Amino acid sequence: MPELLAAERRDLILEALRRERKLQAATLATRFGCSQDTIRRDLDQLAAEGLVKRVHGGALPLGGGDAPFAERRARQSPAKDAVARAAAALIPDDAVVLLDGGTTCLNVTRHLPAALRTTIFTTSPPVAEALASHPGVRVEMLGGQLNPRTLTTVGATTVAALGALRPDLCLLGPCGLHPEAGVTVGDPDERAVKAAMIAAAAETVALATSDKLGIVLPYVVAELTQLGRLVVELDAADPALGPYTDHGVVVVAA
Amino acid sequence: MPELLAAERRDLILEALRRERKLQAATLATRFGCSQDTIRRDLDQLAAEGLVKRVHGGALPLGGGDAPFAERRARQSPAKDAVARAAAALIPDDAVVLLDGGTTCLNVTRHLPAALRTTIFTTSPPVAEALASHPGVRVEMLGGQLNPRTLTTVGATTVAALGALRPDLCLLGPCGLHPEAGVTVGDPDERAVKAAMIAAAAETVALATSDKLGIVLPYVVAELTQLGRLVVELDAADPALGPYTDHGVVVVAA
DNA sequence: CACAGCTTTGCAGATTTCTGCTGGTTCGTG
DNA sequence: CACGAACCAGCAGAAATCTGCAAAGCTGTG
Repeated sequence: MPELLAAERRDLILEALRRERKLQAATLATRFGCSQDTIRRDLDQLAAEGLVKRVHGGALPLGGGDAPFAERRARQSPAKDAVARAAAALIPDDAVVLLDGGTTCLNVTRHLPAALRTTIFTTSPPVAEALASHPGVRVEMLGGQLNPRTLTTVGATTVAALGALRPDLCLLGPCGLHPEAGVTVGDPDERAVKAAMIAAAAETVALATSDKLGIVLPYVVAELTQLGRLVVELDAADPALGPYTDHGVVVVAA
Repeated sequence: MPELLAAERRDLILEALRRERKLQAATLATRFGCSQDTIRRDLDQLAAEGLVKRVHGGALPLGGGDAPFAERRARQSPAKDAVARAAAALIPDDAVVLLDGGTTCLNVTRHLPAALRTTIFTTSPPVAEALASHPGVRVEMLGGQLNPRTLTTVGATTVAALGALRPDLCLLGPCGLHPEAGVTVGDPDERAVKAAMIAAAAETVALATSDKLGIVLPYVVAELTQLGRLVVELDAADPALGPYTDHGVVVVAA
């Protein structure tokens, strides 16, 4: 076991926190083979830097348990709402559509025209639930293991089910978009599912607020050229969109 | 076993409050596997921080906002709640469990002990969503067409997925129970799925309030003899249960 | 090389926090 | 009014934390 530098250990602590969403001082001490005092001092320092939330017994991620908070905030964000509304208008009648998870896609369900008749496949239980009240939409839930963080199904089952589909359209939700790196996400399971969605669909439309542009996350889903359209709340002539139109992506201004 | 950090528990309480619009101290105690005093102190502290409104017996959200969905779910009868609580206690550690849809099964998710480690398959998006916040439960969503009335997946996809499973236990939700007619439901698609669930599971436990007893619906799911246990809110000696125990069903009084 | 200055780490003892329990009191309901 | 449930106060044990201190390692200087 190589000696751990202090800074290195703190990096590992942050990484573990991202992965496990909860850290106990005692657990970390045995894991790193040092005393609890050392861990405690690390956590204090990380808390002072504003990177973790220090609590009695260990540390928690900053956001704590406010996933619903984020959801509510999303509902109030005019940008996300505009993107969702514009994306909902892209769904044609009598189509078969893949709808991703995430707050933006959930908002899409609220903006669907009442007269719309279509079939929507989704990996997201909240999206499926929201669609159930729409009389003209046939909802198909894609099974698989539930990722508790994103509330979407992932894994081999989900990917296999997507392999048997050829939907007309895929509305892709939360992911980073970058001119060079392309479409990226922060979770390997999510990556596999989103890649399968894009591969299956005749056309893929990415839904993104402008803060997703220029973002690179660890797992690459697809090249930009695989995106047909991009819905953002910016004006279509916005210079920030140039690199994307250069790759052939059609920008839909929300 | 990831022991629950105090601050983490308070985060979860806040999250649960946002989702359920009402919290009972006793319920939370069983859910988190701690004493009611601990919960009470948590609620007191959260109230002192101005995050919840403390009331006799539990806590309420501050503004008293109303979500029709949550309201309907919160309007649960004591009988259904008792049945759900008793059913939750039947789930052993390290089991693979099928959990049906419906309000009673949804309530089961709220009564799962915090320390439970298990895998739960479900056809119900609301159930899957509710289980996502449980740290020890691996959630598997069974895909298929969504029945908008029951909010469960049905159809060939669902039945096929069930054919590849051999779960230890199946908790069966809403259906009519009759000594002669057996287990019945009102929808042919539901019938096929529930029959597949019973056929797959090593044991099936029916969850029912007493108003479901003696009810016959058009589609027959199974004979009474295929039920291992029946959870009802009646006393086990209640004469209304005689016809069921005669068929070998073990009655669990809630 | 010696040595002071600094950081990091571990340890010991005092202190605080958390938690469950007990016994008595209050609240809500029939 | 009676009863059970919920609440409160206080206590004790366990765990986590805080405080001070000393040992060990690294760094730069004379």
